[in-house]
Amino acid sequence: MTRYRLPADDLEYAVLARLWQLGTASVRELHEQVGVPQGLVYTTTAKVIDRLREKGLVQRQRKGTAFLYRPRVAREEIERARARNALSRLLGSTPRAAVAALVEAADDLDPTLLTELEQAVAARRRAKDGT
Amino acid sequence: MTRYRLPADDLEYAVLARLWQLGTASVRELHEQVGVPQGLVYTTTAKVIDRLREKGLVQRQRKGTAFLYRPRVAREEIERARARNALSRLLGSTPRAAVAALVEAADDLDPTLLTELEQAVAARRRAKDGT
DNA sequence: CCGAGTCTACGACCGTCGTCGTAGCCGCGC
DNA sequence: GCGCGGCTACGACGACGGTCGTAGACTCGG
Repeated sequence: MTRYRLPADDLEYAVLARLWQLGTASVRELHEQVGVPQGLVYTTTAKVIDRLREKGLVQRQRKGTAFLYRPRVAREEIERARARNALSRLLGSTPRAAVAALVEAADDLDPTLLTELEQAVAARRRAKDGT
Repeated sequence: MTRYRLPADDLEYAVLARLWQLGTASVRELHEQVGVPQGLVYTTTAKVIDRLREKGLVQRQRKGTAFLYRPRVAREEIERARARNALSRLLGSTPRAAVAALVEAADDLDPTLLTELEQAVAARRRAKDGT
């Protein structure tokens, strides 16, 4: 029953995602990799990271004058929660239609996703059988 | 190139969804069906509907002292846009993982969704072949 | 013609997030 | 020893969305 709040969908999540990738990083690094490409200022990135900390999603540790940050929650866990959230929103009143729209969107975004989807479903099935 | 902004994910969308269902409705009706169950006050629902109007998602027509509202955009269109949005957010850096999380969430939310998904994918495939 | 009730219009508040600016702190190099 | 540059802390702002309150306008029964 870990206590944290999900990251906001855009910037916060992008930063967190990068941190998962890096494992450990300073504000500077994250800024260079995430903030700069988006034309953001250093303090913006710093603020975002700080909010991530307020939400209990990252922890930090002094390293000289600066801090080194690292994720406090597993990526899979957040990913799951996000997926669940997004999905339950989409589903709403008409699950079938929503699923169709989702598949269509997936195909639209990247046709190979259809296959990914199939495989993921199949994998999930197997996992359940095995259980 | 229709011009409108997507509805916010929660209340606004719920109201819009109801309106799609009803076809035409007054603020009162929508309030009774959507607002009241959530413990909202009449004016809250009214405000939401008004914002929907500002966003170009519904139109209205005088009916005595009140207004009758009706959707201005097809449900499918918004649904598609929403699905696309949600999906591209989820996908982010690691599509495979995201897809897996999505499938897992779906199964978790409602096991029959797995089948729905498969069928939707298959249907999509057929649609593409046909094209 | 008046009062009660119903609608709408409009503005207000608060929390969240993206976005900065500024100020203070601290160590390194000259 | 002092100033420059990097880092953090903190606060501010605007947009958005959920949530109301209030006030004005109009309708209808008596």
